[in-house]
Amino acid sequence: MENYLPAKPPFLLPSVIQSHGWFMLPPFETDEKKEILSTIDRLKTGRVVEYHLQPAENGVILVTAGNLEQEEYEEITNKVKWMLDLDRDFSPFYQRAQSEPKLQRVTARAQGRILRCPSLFEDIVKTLLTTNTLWAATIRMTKNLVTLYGSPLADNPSRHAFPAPEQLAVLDEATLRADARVGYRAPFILLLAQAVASGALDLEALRVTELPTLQLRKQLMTIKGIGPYAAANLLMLLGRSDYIPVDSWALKMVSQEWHANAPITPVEVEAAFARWGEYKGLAYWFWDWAKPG
DNA sequence: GGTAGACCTGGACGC
DNA sequence: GCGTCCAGGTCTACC
Repeated sequence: MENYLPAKPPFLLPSVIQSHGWFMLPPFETDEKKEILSTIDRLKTGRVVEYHLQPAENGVILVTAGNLEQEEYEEITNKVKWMLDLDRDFSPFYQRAQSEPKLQRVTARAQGRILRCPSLFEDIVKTLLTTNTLWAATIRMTKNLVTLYGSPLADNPSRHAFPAPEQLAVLDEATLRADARVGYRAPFILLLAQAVASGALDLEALRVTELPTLQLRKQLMTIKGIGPYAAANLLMLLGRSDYIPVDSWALKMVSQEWHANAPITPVEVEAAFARWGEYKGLAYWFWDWAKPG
């Protein structure tokens, strides 16, 4: 089944896919040109499905297989709208970017949307797996979680969805460490999974909350393992770009751009983009950085 | 509020 | 092949 989902223009699916490294983390998959995105997802009914997103004029074509119930199809559609932020209007950002040479390309490339996972739980766990490690290890840890604990796809059991909170909540720390090789992150993942599975933590509420960004940041940082970098990363995914996810790469690039490669702190990174206000994170994210020296 | 050290893995490097 | 060093954010304890 194929269905066209419109987006608030301008919209280019490849720009969303390549907005950050999420497309490299399973169960996400892309074609060679990174123009088509696929994922495997466990729906509320328990059914595990694969769906594909193909580029279309100012929108995307959602491709599904099998006989889906109406509620299942609606769930997928709503998730795709969320993952690609189809309804969001980025024109205020583009207007401001016009006057900045380092952001000249954002409008033509329709940059601004940042690829999200089908669930905030998946986004948070993956963000946890990016902390204090190299990207190759993030990919490996994610693959381990998906392969070991995710529900298999019915017509191809070698492929899996991302594990649901309740699937991780029943594990123990030693198993997670030994099998998934997530190291000291194991208790953080378990605590999160247990909190979500038990209903103590309502992540869906965080998606739609009207809390001021500062309050939302504080709330995210109450999750064990989520510090300033991870909270800023999650805020970006939640559509709040008032903070910059300052990691070692950010420190390096900002230092190179404005501080002659001298050692700097996160304060200098935030200061470098302070004039962008609520678009600080977007300006940083899509900045046309000079190649690292 | 700021700082130091521990946490854990795997890649790079030297022997 | 083995041992050592290092990178990567967040935590807790301490000042």
